[in-house]
Amino acid sequence: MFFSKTCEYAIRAVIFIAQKSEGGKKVGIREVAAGIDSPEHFIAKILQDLSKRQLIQSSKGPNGGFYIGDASRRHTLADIVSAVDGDKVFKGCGLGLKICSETKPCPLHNQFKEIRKKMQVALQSATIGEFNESLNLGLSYIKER
Amino acid sequence: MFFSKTCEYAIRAVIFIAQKSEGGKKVGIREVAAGIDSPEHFIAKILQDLSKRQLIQSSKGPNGGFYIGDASRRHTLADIVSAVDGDKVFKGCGLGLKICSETKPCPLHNQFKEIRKKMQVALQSATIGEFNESLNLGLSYIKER
DNA sequence: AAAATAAAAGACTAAAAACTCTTTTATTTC
DNA sequence: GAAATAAAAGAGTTTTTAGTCTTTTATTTT
Repeated sequence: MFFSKTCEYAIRAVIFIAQKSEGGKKVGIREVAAGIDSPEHFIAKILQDLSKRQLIQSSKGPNGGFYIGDASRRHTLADIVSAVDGDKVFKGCGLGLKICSETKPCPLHNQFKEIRKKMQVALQSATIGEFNESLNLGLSYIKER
Repeated sequence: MFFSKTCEYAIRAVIFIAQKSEGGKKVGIREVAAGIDSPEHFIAKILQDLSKRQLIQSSKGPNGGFYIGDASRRHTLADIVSAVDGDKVFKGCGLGLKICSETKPCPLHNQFKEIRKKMQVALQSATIGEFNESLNLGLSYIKER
């Protein structure tokens, strides 16, 4: 709707991993998939990509898994979204016009400008690390049940 | 991004037809496709559907075509979007969670609530008819070139 | 009534997104 | 150094969305 399915899973996974790996622990792919209700092999692909892009970390072998180091913890969700879906949610025209600008705006240009701005603020205002706090306090959830 | 391609074309087409059919005239499918830069056969399908749903009108035969009557002119873009994409853009969770509510919110719930609200206001605040005025005044555009 | 016009309907194909399965590579533990 | 573990890589399949082509039906004009 706002994001691709891939991106939704990515966001949920990153928040999940950040929370689970707070004390330096690592999380296996199976645990991530179960923890965010996503298809296992699909989220594996997504995490591989995020790992390549240094947005999360991983290590192979026994006791290996995914984790998020201190540096990556300072990233925002906007970084994740940009990496997965590109910047269309921050920039693209709401009506899909290639040319849509201040000087040649679509009929919804001004309204969408505000919506995109709000989106950007929402995704940039808090770091990955900060999201954990609300999860830890039981103020928000990333799993259905 | 926010809407499906089908929905983007639908919105553009409805605005276009509303403008072109202001004086009781009708617009052929070819003119619509050219006017909003969309594939001809594809927009034909979309308009068929909108016509069935009474969001636009059509008539066959010579001098036939699509038009928007006075009653339909009072619809808003929200009606078009709901008809084509359903209400996910107004209701669904930003992270794709099936269960996401005030009592069990996702980490972005409150921010997205505002964004969806803004979206709804943007699409509901002006009727199809009202959009024409800004087009007629050259204040907005629905075509690239 | 025949010819012309234009949308409706139906049956497709193409491309993208979502998802799965198998094999390989790196790392650790015994 | 062999066995076990876990991610990386690669090569698929399935489903959905986007887009095309052909035939039919309704209406109008001559």
